[in-house]
Amino acid sequence: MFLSSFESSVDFKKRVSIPAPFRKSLSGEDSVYLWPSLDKACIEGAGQRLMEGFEDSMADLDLMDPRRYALATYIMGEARAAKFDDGGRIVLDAELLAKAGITERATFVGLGDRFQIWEPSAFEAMREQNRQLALESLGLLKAKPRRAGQAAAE
Amino acid sequence: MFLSSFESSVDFKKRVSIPAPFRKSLSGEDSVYLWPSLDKACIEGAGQRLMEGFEDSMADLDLMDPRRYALATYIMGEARAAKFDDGGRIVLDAELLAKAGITERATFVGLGDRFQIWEPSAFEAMREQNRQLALESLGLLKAKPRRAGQAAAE
DNA sequence: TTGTTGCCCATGTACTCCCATGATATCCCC
DNA sequence: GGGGATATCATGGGAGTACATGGGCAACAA
Repeated sequence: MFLSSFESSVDFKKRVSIPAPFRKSLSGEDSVYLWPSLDKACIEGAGQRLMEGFEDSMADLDLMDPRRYALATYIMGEARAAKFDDGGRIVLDAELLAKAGITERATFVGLGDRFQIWEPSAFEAMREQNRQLALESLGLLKAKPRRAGQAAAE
Repeated sequence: MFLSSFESSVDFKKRVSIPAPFRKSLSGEDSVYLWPSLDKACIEGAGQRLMEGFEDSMADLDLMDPRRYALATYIMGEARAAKFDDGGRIVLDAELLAKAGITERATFVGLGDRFQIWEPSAFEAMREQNRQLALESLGLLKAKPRRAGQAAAE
């Protein structure tokens, strides 16, 4: 599970350190999948598991379904695997950097099953925009019943 | 279940002892999840169970639901797992401390499924503000029918 | 050549883990 | 009930290690 946020620097070789806790969430994988977000100005990333989940979801759609082709084009077609160097860094290619507007520094944001990479000030702006909505949505969390098999009290 | 309040000190390394009763409520877990409160000037904390409940609640929402993204950003993006040292302490990072205004001492407040960490005088102020509301709300407790299968006493 | 890409080593800092101490509470035996 | 031994707990400090980051060098492409 990808948790919390980290800021790190992008060097002149376009290398960036994937935060150590994120690398640990990838449990042993030596690379990470990256793709430009479809609806936001950021890069998204995840491990093999989520990628395979996407693949399976697409397989459920009819071969001739144009939505399947659209998804395949924008997910599979845009995604790339980036391998870690021995310091836990990856290289972000120019296209990804440009789409997210990242130059010198990058903010990594954990979202549970995936993470995002933002230009730091763009991230702050997006976050401020979402603050009110998050507050209003808190009730959705509390409404969740306890999962089956668990006792009612500690 | 997290019950009652405790005050402890924050040392120069930003370490703080999690009250022993709270650690016992975490039954064996070697770390605790912390995040800044969305609507109050304090830190909130809980065990793995609540965090997984959040995850499940979010998974129930549509992938494209903006509320899902807002929650993920503010819960997953802000939460961090803090590991206990062998004395039962954790390190509070500078950002959490700043948001709660905590410097030298911290008040832990049990809230059942989670707990909060306050700057002691801020906690007292909040408490005083809520005193009247709590008084007025006492009737809600008495109006509640006893749950089936529970003994009459305790 | 010039620029790019992958792989390696170097370094300082910050953090994690470990041990030590004193205070308080608990228990048991007398 | 008194007194001492033991356990639990909060807190202080130190040393090793993991981490982020910078730079070098060779292989390869343009």
